[in-house]
Amino acid sequence: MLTERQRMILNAIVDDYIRSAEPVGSRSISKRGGVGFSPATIRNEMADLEELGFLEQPHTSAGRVPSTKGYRYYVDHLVKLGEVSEHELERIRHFLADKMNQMEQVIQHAATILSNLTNYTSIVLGPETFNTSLKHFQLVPLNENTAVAIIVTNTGHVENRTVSIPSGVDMSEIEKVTRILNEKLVGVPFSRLRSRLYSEVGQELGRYVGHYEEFLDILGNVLIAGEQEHRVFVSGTSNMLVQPEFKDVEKVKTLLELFDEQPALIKLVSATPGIQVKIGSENDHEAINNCSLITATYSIDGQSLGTIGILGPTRMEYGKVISLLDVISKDVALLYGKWYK
Amino acid sequence: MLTERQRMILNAIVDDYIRSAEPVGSRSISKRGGVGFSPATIRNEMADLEELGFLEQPHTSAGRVPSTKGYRYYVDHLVKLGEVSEHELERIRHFLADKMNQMEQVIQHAATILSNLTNYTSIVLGPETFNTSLKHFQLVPLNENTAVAIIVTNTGHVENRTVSIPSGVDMSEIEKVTRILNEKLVGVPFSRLRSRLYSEVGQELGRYVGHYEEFLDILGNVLIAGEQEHRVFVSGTSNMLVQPEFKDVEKVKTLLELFDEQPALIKLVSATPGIQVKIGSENDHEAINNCSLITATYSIDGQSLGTIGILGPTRMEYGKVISLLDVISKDVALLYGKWYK
DNA sequence: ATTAGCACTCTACGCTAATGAGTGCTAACG
DNA sequence: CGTTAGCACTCATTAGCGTAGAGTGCTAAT
Repeated sequence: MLTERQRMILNAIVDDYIRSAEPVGSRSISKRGGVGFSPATIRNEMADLEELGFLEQPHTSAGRVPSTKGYRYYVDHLVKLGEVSEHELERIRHFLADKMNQMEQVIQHAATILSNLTNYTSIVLGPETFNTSLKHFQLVPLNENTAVAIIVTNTGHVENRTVSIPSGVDMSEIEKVTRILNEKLVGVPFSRLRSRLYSEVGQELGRYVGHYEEFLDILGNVLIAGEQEHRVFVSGTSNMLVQPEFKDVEKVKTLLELFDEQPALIKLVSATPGIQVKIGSENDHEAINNCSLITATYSIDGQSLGTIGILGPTRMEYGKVISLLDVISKDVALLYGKWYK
Repeated sequence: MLTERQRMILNAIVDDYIRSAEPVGSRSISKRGGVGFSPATIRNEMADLEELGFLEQPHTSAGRVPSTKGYRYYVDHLVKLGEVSEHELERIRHFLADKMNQMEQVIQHAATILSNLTNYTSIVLGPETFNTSLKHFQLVPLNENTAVAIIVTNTGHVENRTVSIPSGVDMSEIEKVTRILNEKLVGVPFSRLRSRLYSEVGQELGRYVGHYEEFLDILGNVLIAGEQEHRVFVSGTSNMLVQPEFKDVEKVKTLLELFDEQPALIKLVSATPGIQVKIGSENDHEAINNCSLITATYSIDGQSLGTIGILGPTRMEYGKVISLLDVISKDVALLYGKWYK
């Protein structure tokens, strides 16, 4: 579809624009090493590329800027993946290895290091409990009418809820409930937990415990909640602001509003397996229509756990970010794997 | 120190400036209802107030702006606490009551509602485990060499850590450890937990379990970690940006950098009992030298649990915010109290 | 003690002209 | 026929300049 020279020119324009954030003119392309053509020739090609939709002109007498389609072609066919330097690798490993004793910490640290290394904003989605199974259940009474319900998944994730105890239930009954639930439900995937609870556990519970219907409802809610819990972390928000495309406070504002809305964020970065690049208007959310979002899922045993994403201006260092994400998502998966196995 | 008229004028200027964000001139004060003086008289008083350090002039021919000292006087002597309207009260109660089954959720919701009601940014510090005691300890093995250690405090707060199990320790030993720790340590305040662990628990553990020294170290770390965990939530970041003082992206950036740094944030809002107002340069952190921070602690039984803070421009609606904070901190405390008791 | 009047100061805003980067087109070139 | 030099043209950006307006400080009158 594109001639070799057109590809070369498109590549040069995107590279240049990524560096400079300024519309690139024919002259600067021509002066590059390895380009044996005069500005006039480049201009002709640029006019063609614009007609094909790969480039855009902010106004008549400005240079060209890549369009979404242009970036897309660049990402799909032209981009050279960056090498992750020894130094960077070491920083990643060091940072991820340091006193990691809580699931959430890993993913938070990953977010931090990513935003530091790239100078973009990182959005990470904590481990999903979807597709995981129950490892342990515990009810800890705090006083006569309140208890903490704790759920541990087979991936080591812990969820907890405060629940009220139906009046008239005593300590020994709570212990019985705990025991029965562990006997009947450990190892059951969360997706099937609820039906199991009402079918098998229900009767059993009724045999030993009064008020068991109320109890059942409470437990049902707890388990469901455990299933759907998501944790999003955003890191390096301020990095966005050094980009010239955000010199306008209005743009910053819409972006921050997005960051404040967890559900929207979650939807944005929700898992599509592997590494995904969404460029500019390809993004669903209007606030990031001049941003690009690169996401990578991390998984163990082919079971996708969560997502790591980098948000930057469309004019983003795709090669570098993609290779970095690749490394980190694998490292995170490895780390989880170590615990889990 | 100030004459009645000076107080009245200072009050008027601060009120006006809070509304308009623009230097206020003598004329506009004079035209107010209830002020029976001409602009010239006001001007004379304003000159005096400036000399005394309560007002400042951005440039020679502009109106006056309150200085930090001016705001301080306003807050200490002049401000009228706002009434919290029925409608607002209802929103608060509604929002806080809605499906609150996790400690962190309450405080997060409180942050959200606060930033919504005030249009400023809220910073809240989750319940401290300081001063609380151990309610329950649990070790859940995930596989041969990993387990999740779970700590529940008497306030219903749950902490968890992944720990590695020394090799050669089997299931029954883990159960023993769990049992012993619960027997010996439940009810002990976190501050004394560590010494207790090494003194009493150590020997007991040695009697039943091999590798008990390794175990002891691991448990020690877990308990300490539980003691110091802090959770900060920032909500309504974007609200800051509507304020004209943040039309400059640079200022926004320093602010966001602060928000990204949890330790600095924690230090900033850390508990001083009651309601505190820190105005402009009174704040330690440079990034918020033209901001005011109002904090309130929430506590049960006189035991301070955490902090709720509102950050806004120095030109902040002090009266409204203070009364709102008062209401919410009490509501949150009430909510915690309900569970706890 | 208060106020009207007035000269003075400084910012904000709009206008114009100059600058310069970059284009598109045409005609010449190999 | 592809490539390139030359040139007129476009348009954003910037600096310079003058005016309008808001507000002050001072003085003299009430």
